[in-house]
Parts: sequence; C-alpha cells; structure tokens
Amino acid sequence: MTDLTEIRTEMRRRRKAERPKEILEAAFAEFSRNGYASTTLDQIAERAGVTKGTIYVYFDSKEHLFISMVREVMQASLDTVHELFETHEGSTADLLHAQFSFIYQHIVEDKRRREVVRMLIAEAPRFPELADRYHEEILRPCLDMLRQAIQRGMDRGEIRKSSIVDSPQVVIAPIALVDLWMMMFDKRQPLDLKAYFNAHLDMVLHGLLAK
Amino acid sequence: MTDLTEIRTEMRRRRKAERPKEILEAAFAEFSRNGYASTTLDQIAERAGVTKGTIYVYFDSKEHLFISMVREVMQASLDTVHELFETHEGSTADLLHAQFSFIYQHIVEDKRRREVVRMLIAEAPRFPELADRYHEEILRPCLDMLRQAIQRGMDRGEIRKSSIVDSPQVVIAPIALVDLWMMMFDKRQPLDLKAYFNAHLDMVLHGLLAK
DNA sequence: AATTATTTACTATCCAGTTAGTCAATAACG
DNA sequence: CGTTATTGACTAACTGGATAGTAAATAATT
Repeated sequence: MTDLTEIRTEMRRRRKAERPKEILEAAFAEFSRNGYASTTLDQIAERAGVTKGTIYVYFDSKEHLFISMVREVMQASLDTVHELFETHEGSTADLLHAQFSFIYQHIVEDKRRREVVRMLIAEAPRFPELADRYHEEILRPCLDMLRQAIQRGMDRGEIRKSSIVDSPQVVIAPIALVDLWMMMFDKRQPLDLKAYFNAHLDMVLHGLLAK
Repeated sequence: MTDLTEIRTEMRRRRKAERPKEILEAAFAEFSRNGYASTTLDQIAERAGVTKGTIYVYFDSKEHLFISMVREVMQASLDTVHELFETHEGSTADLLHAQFSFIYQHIVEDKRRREVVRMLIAEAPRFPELADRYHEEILRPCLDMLRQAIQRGMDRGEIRKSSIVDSPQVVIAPIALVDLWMMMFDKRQPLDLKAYFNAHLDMVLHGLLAK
C-alpha cells in the first residue's frame, strides 16, 4: 500500500465516518427551523449535501433520525453539565453565584440546546422518552447538585431553614423562564439578561421582604 | 308552520350559531394532540361531526382555523387574568400570597391554556404574532401588576430596595417552570404542587440566606 | 473485477383545498 | 292557500402537489 492510497483510504473512511454527523447536523438545522412534521427528508438531504437515499443508508426512518439528532445535541449539553460539577468551595452564596454565572453563560446562551428543548416540548406527546432522557441526564443532575448545595448551606447555618430544599426547581426557575421567553419571543420582546441575572441571584439570596 | 318544522328551524338556527365553536373546540383537541402540521382537517371535521367542506364554510384555511382556535382559548385565560386584577388591599406579603394563590389555582391548573402555550412555543417561528399576542394580553398585564405591587411595597418600606422590580419575571418564573415541566413531563416526573407553591412564596418573600 | 457509497427514478399514500350537487327551509308569486 | 324559485348549510368526491420510503442503477475506490 502506497502512502497515497493510504491517505485516500483514510479520507474515504473519514468521509464515511463523517456522513452521519453531517446528516445529523443538517437534521438539527431543518427540524429546528420547521418542526418535526413539516421538515422533509429532501430538505435535510439537500442541506447535508447528499440525497434522500443516503439518509436511509445511515438511519432507518425519519423518526430514528430525529431521535438520533436529539441525542446528539443533548450529548453536548451533557458535557457542559459535567463541567458545572467541577465547581469549587467557598460560602454558599459564593457557590451559588459561581454556579449561576456558569449556567447563564453556558446553558442560557446555548441556542442549540434551547431549540432541542423546543422540539422536546412540541413533540413530548409523540416522543415522551426523549423528554424523560433530558430530565434524567441534564435536569435532575442540576437539581440534585442544587439541593445538595442548599442542604450543606443549611447545615453550616448560612442558609435559613426552609422547605425550599425540597423544591429546588423554584431556585432555578428563572433560568427555565429564559428558555421559555426566548422560545416564544426571541428578540421581539427583549429581555435584559444582565439585569435579569442580578435580579435572579438577588431574589434567591435575599427575597423581597425588608428585614 | 307546524310545531315540528318550528322546532327544526330553531335547531337549524342554533346549529349554525354553534358550528364555529364546535369546530374550534374540535380543532383545539386535535391540534393539541398531534401538533399543527400532523393534524388533518378530516380529523378535526370528524371530531366536530361534520365534513371537511363545512370547515371551509366558516374558516378560510387551516392556518386561519389554527389562529382562530388559539385566540378563542386565549380569550378564556384573558378573562381569568382580569379577575386577578380585582384583588384587594393588605400588606404586600398578603397581596402576593393572594395573587399567587389565585394564579396557582387558575392559571397553573388550566390545561387548555398550557396546551396553547405548547403550540405557541412549537409554532413560534411560523406564527410569531400569536406568541406576541400572548405577551401583550396575558403576560405583560401580569408582569405590570406585579411590578406595581413590588413598587408600592418598596414605597411603603415593606419591600427592600432592589433592582428586582425591573425584572419582575424572576418573581413569577416558578410559574413558568410549572408550565414547562408539565409540558415536557406531564405526570411522568411528578411535581408536588402544594410544596412547590409554598417554596415559591417562601423564596420570593425571604430568599435563602439566613438572618 | 469486486466492493462500497451514493444517486436516480419510482411508488403508494396522504392531505389541503375545490367543486358540483343535495336537501330542507324560506320567500315570492299567482 | 298552494305552487315554484331561491337561499343556506352541508356533503361527497375529486385534484394536484407533496413526501416517506424503496430498489435498481451508477459512480468511486481498491
């Protein structure tokens, strides 16, 4: 085997190896633009630079392509979530500040994840197991971490005793609202994210009432 | 005119007056079950007890039917929001408690509204003006009311001075999360609404930090 | 030549929107 | 009053375009 053929073989292998990812990428773009039902495989194929027949070499059906695409995009968010767990020591207030900072930077701004969430919501009746996967792999770990942080803060006396620890969702709810807001209104009803972030942290830490 | 024909005439008149509502009701049921694109007019017609042709007597197109249906369901929520404005005097904490109570009872439990929100999210790229309408008629009034309540509380000294008043979304974000949660997970990942409501109010009023 | 990746052409089906026509109720008229 | 014309609500059947999936043909590579 000459060097040249070796290189060619390698290119060919890589091409084959890349095809599914290229198709998944195109699938994400088209599905998130038009929704599951209104997206045609021809659109996806054209964007991927292949024809419809090629898609069927790598994926059994439109449904399987959709499921694979969602899992692909979720994987990326999952890696971000794992990073979130590497965060450090310090007072509970500092910890929450650091973690919220991270989340606002990485999760809130991640448009790909948000588009997947949009599809999960839209298609939840048809693909409930995908939504459950999102809960299992992304939401639950975040909530567990948060619950843990609050619990430790209570043990240390930094956090007042309250039953909020049993409903950690309320603490990160403003992040969910950003998703919802962006999905529904995008830039048409603007949201000052910087002010919003500060208000979020402020409310979580101090609440509204005067002491 | 015999009694029989009189009755028939009356039935016919009532029938005509009710037809659009019957069709809209069927449209809601089918659209929310299958999504916009996957719902056929034949499905809607069958549920309404008519044929497809009849739908075209009352509505110009599938798009117009969808838009009319959304407006119809939103109207109901709008009435609820107006009720919300009739709420009373008392300390700001009491006011918030009362308003939140009302919202949890009426908005959070309103499955029809939630299904419409799901469709708004799913179809926002195709029907942005519907999402904007939701903002204009439901979300914004609620946020304005909330902002007003907080401002008055600050003026009275009941509420600490903070920039939360400029981002009132963070205060009702937990309500948005209930929507998101239900839309994605329904009963599969249960949420203890009673505990959640208390945690929400607790966090909004007192925050997490001790002292 | 043999193998593999991809395309092309096709099929069967579905569905929004249309059209022609039915049937009953009213209006017009003699 | 009774007969005929007209209207209004609705249906059944059809059309044309689109589209998921298939399978045979072709191109690329070794």
